[in-house]
Amino acid sequence: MSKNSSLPTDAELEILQILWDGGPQTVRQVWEALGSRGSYTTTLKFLQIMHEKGTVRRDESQMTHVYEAAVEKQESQKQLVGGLIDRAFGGSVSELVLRALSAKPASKKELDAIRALLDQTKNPKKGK
Amino acid sequence: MSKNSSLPTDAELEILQILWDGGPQTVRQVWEALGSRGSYTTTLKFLQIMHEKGTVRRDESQMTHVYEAAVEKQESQKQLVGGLIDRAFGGSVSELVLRALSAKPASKKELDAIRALLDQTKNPKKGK
DNA sequence: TTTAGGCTACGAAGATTTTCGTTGCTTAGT
DNA sequence: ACTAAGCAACGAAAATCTTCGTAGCCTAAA
Repeated sequence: MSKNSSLPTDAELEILQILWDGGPQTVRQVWEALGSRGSYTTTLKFLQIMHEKGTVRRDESQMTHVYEAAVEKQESQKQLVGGLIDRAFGGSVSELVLRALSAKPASKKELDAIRALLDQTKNPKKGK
Repeated sequence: MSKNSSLPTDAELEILQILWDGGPQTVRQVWEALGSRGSYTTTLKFLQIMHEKGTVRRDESQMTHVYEAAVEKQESQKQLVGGLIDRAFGGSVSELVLRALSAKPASKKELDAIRALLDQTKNPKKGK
């Protein structure tokens, strides 16, 4: 039982987003949030798989089960971006930021937010 | 016709990194750069698949083919990070940066590099 | 009580990704 | 010329991921 749970697949991530944003929901609600794409049972299946994997929790006290995310949004995001940094950026955070900005040009507001973030970052490690 | 070439899979990306970093290489060299993980033919197969997809080019003038990346590192990185921003961060660049920093604490040097980057981004239209 | 509708569970097909064994060709060394 | 080593091609198995049909259960309405 390591804490190393494999990363969510694309379809799982899409559902996780819905649960993170909208809180606990029934299968039908999730399916509708998905724009009723695909079959209802497909969504159900994913939720069941995610439940097996421990990615979501569910309340089974009612016949209509209610699902909620069991993994933290922050933690998942961290793992996802961390993986990408390793897998595609040779470990360089600044490279990632560079590409991120070219992929999604940020507004002035966003840029300021990022700056604030940098200033707030505690001196984690001495630059050598 | 969209230019939408599907993103590289994990295994493909790992190989791309090697080619981006080390330039044109033979199958054997790539395989060794991989730490000789898996079978030699597995690496060969990936290179062949990537060749079919147009992800890599190859020089077949010699019996031992030499492969090189056919997609730009920058462009691929951009697509990958752009996808992640949409898929996991609701489109927010600053959220991504926030998580990136928590996943891989940056050195002072890196932080400065990012700041410089931001300043540069601020007035993008101006040539210098 | 019968029936229609909503729900879970199950199984399996399809699609994609990853892995490797085998075959046959080419070349260097004997 | 013969053999051993290295190489590309191929096919297919194995592992995942995605999708959906069907069966069976429960409940409310008629």
